[in-house]
Amino acid sequence: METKAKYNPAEVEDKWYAYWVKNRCFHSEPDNRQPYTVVIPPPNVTGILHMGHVLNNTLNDVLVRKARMDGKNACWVPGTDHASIATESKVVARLKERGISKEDISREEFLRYAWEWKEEHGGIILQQLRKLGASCDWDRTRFTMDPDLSRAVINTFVHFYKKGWIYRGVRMVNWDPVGKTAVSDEEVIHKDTKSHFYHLKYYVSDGAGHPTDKFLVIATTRPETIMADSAICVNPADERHHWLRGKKVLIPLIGREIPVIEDDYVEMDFGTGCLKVTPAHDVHDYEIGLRHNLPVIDIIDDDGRLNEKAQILVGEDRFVARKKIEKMLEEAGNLVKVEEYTSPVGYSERTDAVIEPKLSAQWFLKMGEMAAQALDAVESGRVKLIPDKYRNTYRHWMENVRDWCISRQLWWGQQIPAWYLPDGSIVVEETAEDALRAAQAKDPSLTAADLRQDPDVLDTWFSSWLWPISVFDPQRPGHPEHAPNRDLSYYYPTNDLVTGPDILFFWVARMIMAGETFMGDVPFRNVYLTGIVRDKLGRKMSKTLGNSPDPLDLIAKYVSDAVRIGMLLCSSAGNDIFYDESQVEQGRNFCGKIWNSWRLIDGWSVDEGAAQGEAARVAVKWFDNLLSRSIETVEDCYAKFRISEALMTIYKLFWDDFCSVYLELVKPAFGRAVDGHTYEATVLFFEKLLKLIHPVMPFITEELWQAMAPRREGETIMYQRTPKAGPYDAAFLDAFDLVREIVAGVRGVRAQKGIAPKQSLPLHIEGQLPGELLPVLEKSALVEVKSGPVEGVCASFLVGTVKCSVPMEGFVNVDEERAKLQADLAYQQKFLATARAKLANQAFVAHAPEAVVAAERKKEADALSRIAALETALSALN
RNA sequence: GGGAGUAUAGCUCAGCUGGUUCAGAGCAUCUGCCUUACAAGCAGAGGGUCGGCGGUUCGAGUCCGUCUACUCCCACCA
Repeated sequence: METKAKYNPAEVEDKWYAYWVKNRCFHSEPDNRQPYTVVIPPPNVTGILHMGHVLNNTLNDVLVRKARMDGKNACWVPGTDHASIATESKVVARLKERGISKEDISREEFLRYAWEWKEEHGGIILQQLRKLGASCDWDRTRFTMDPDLSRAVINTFVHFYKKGWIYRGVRMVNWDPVGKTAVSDEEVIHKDTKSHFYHLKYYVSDGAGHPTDKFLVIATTRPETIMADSAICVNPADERHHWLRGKKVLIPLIGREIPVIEDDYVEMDFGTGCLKVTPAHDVHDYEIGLRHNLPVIDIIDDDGRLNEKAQILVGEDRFVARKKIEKMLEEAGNLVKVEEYTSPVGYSERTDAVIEPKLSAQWFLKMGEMAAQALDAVESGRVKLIPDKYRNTYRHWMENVRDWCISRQLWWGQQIPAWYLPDGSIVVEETAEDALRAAQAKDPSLTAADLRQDPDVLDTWFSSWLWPISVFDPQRPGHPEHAPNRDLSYYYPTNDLVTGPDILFFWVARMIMAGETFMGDVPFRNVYLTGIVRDKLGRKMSKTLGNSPDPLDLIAKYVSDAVRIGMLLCSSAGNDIFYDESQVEQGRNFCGKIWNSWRLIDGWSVDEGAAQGEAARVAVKWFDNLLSRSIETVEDCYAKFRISEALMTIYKLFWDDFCSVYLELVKPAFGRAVDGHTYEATVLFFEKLLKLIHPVMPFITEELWQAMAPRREGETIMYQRTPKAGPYDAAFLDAFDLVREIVAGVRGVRAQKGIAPKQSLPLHIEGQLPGELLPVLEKSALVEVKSGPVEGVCASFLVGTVKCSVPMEGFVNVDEERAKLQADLAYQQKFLATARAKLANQAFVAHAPEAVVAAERKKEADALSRIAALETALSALN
């Protein structure tokens, strides 16, 4: 069969992916082999593939394919995440386009729309992963809101509730006015934001609600919240404000009277030393309010607008209100000055809205015990973080973690299984029926209509933290008494997790908690944390910046294999990745090289009976040795998760050693046939190389492996074994490298002296070189090797301890040659002087290891002999 | 404000226990080649005070201190 001149990736990729799927090559069932398990970090169900996914899933796929070829039972579970807040806001936006507001429809109707949306867009990203070659076990595809996975989440909630770890509490939470839900502390991103620092006069009251001419000045960044003030607070040690003790002041514009109180929290030298206390809209103020029993006046609604309690600017958005009230305060004479001010402001991770601290009733999960366990898992090394610099960050977080706010005021997600009874008490059960039964145990007269389920849903991470367990056995979470099913006991714990460091706490830490709690074991052994993909300017790739290429465009333009290579080439673990299209180009070029090298081999005519030439025989021996050594290196790289280094090793082996050196050596002369021995060896090498690179380049390797020989239906390179490293002769490999250097040296001489590359030359060699390598040298350098020195004019160069000389009679003029030899001599003398100076240093000789001193002595001796040789050559010229 | 990380060739990065393949790789650049697998290629070449300063040592990309720059994490001085 003749390989086509051009590689046609589009055809090849679709063909082989369909073939793999059809033959269920990705599917895994428990058996008596050792499992290798990974679960995908589930992408948002409505998301689309971006470069971060490409990086992640390429690494994952390489590990999985490698394990599969190592003979392990490899299982990569794919799936998607319901991403409650992100998906819900997309659905809300879509409804809005149709003129429907979420408020106008029932929960059931809304969820119907949401599921519709999910059916339409869900899975797009999984289709895209196929383009990338991801070898996921699609039969196991899971969604965090699959009925049984949702059930697992509910059961988990009930489990923790009954254990006393889940409680309902009124807390200051991070309110997202766009998503209209509370978000956890981890979902708040603080960004330095330019704002203004308003200095406002508060007049002291005369006791009857009228202003006196005395006043104090407070500084605030949020003048729109003054209507919610409950007090003015000063530091008790601050003598400047002692005159205010026991006084009341009036809130500007609305004239409400509030007391002046004292609390150590207030910094005397910040602002004016007077703090307006607004318990409803600031975490610290809330705490001060608790200490001093201050009323909480909430003037901001869920959507970030001022409500009637504000009395003025009712219905205005908080930022509009800020602008308007500035003017009002100025007109009223309360505005002293406005300063430019930069302060950290919290933004919602999902919607980018400015977080509003808001007091509300939420559900919390106690973290203490689980955090301690999860910390220990990493500290003890049961879970290894790669790179381990993340251990510090991880420890710090685990030691300072606060209880987890797990309720979200959304509809898309698992609804909290808590039912309120008419008397205000709560029952928490796995189902409505159980809840009713529990309620009736308290009061037999109750009916289902008397129970009202908590409208909130659970944080998405409260379902994804179960992922490594629930994808295998959804019965298990929340029910530690259930024996794990066959899948779970076989596949758990998984081996490696590849994910970004940005979700180390959101997800990784919590999976460890869930694993320890429900399985008594960590969910994975190694966590490989990738970098964040950035563009050439160092900016994070993001949709909003528009600096992220569409991976599918890249795949279409180059090749899937090339995109994978481009990603891997620059991905050292833990460092950010500066993506550049030229790396993908490099990958594409490599595909072309591999393709063409097979075209060469495929095009040879073979003469089975012909004797193997000496050069070919040695070349085969050499590449066989080299292959073994390289495989050893590659295995070592994989073991250390140095994937890009493993790739580079194979890349150079394939391109430089196999193509540039080996094939050139064994290539038959034009019109001649290759002998059978060499041909077989070459084909075997090529196949081994394909297997080695297959985890990185699945498509082209399958195409060529199938083209190499007739294969049975269903056979695939995916299930071939990784080539094993045999013993190798390191000295022989070194000697061969020496020959390569000599070849380069001869080329240098040809170039320098203007001798045609095809003109055969005599080459005199002095020094040790294994005799079997001489034919290789003769063939590659096109020389005729002779031993011993040259009489007369010659061009010489030194490779290691081997001196090579090419007679130059008729090629060069003597003056030039003399000048060159003299320059060489000067250099060698300098070299000698350096070595001697070092040896003259008493301290060096006394302290340095024996071997080092010996090396220095050898340098000295070598230099001396070279100098002698150069002097001989010089005198021969004269 | 607290903590962590990074800094090596134009770019992306290796460099493990200080000395021996310690100054490396790939890409890019330059020069010469359309040589019958491959110009997406082949054969060569140039390029770095290992961020600055100081210290330890006989000897420092490598260890210590310090400064600078960038990145990340944590923290809402209103």
